Amino acid sequence: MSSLSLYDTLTRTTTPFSPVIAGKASIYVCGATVQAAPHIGHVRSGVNFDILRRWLIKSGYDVTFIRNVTDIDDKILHKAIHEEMPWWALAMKYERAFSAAYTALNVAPPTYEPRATGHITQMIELMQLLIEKGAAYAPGNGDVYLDVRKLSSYLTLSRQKLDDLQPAADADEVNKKDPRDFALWKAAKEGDPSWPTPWGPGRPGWHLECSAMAHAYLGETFDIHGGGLDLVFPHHENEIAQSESAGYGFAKRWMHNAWVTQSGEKMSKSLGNTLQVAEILKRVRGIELRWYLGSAHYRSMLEYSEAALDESATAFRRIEAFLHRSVEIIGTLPTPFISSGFADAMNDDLAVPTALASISESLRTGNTAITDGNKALIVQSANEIRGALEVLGCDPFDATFAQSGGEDLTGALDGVIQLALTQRAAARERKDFAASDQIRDGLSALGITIEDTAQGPRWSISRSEGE
RNA sequence: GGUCGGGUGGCCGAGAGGCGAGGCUCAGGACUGCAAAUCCUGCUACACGGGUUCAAAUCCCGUCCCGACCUCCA
Repeated sequence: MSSLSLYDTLTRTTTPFSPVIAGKASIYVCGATVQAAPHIGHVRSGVNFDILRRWLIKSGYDVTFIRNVTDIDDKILHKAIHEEMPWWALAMKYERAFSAAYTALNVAPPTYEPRATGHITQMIELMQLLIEKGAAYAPGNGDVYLDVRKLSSYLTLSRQKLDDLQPAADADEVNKKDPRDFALWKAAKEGDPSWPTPWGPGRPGWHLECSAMAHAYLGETFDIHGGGLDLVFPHHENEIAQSESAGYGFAKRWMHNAWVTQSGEKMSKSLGNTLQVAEILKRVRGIELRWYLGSAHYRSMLEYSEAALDESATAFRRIEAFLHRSVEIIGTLPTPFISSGFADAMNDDLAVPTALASISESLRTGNTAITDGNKALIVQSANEIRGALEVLGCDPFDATFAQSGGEDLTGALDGVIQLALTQRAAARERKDFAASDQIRDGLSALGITIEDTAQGPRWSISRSEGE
């Protein structure tokens, strides 16, 4: 079997994955700033890195996966005033909305999910270290800044030159040594929450938390740091600046997922073109949305449209239908198996679209095997497909997606439908097709689809638009 | 101004010097009493202009267009 290679934003190349500690993989992914309900761009990131995590686990790695929650920042404070609730209540409200979205999409909970406000101590320790090393300074106004000119590796991730950067419009020329120095810590303002520090009360700057928490949970050096493409600058550059100035090895590899776009433009709150997960889930099921978001390569823009989403859901339902049919024929759930075609694709920087082609092959083989009554081949195809879907987080037999509480009802319903089907079979037997079609149409009107297969008629509950 | 991605068939979406990715839609066929499902066949594309090469969607030069980042962003 091939071995895993992954793209690295820092070197812009795809290289073999070799972890810091053999057999283990440590990952830190920047999670959400919980200041609004999640849109599908947010969860795309969640899905992409969940697929990475699942593939690493399937490949035998012991994975530690950290995804943080930024629960204190300017936007949260502003939003809290607007929504007339305490900032911490607002943060919790949206943190729960994100958790619900992740759950609906079968994004596994991180090994640890640290909140920024829970790690103020680690942030203060990191700032002290940075000041001791001469990398940061506290000008006395309560702020703490990082001295970016001291660090030669600054901006290597985004490949920019310090002097080419446009200085921030609101740069503090009085206290900062250089307008491009960024705040590790912000002095308390009237009415804002604050925590005591040796430099006065204040609250963390955005970047500090990730350096502090990555260090707290993963140590000085870890394997992969991930996040959305828009975090490359400034967030990840600043994380590198903080962590390397502290003497940490920090992330060995950087991975960034691309956008979900609409009309070619990035989905973002400021553009007002966001599609909330909760809204999309009224149109398709969570497993279908996940299939859609996961089906494009993680480094490619995904141009959202309802048509594309529907198309994707249609394709997924075909695969799902085959698995259900195979279970009806074989009598047991498929045993997940990873085909070499699927593995080769995934090992090539998670080439999911190519991996999907291998699923299509198995699907065709499997459907043909059903027609031919070749049980061994049905089993093999179903096993391969389930193995692939499991890695993609779209296994219809996964407990997350299983229909709950329907067992008894389905059994009863099956009895009733079988009665009707017996009548229909009798009508067909005597060539009374008007009567048999009446039964089929009647069931169809109730949302029950009848298909006459080689193994006899089968029924399923049909899904209609907007269900 | 600086940095970085893109432009592929009706649509979505891979690939990155030679071997028609795949899916969806549509059309035709097989199967079926008819459907549905399934399978088969068809629709053969790489923004434009040059160049390199035996061979270019892929490499080089130029042009056009779209998008992202440059201190809120997944």
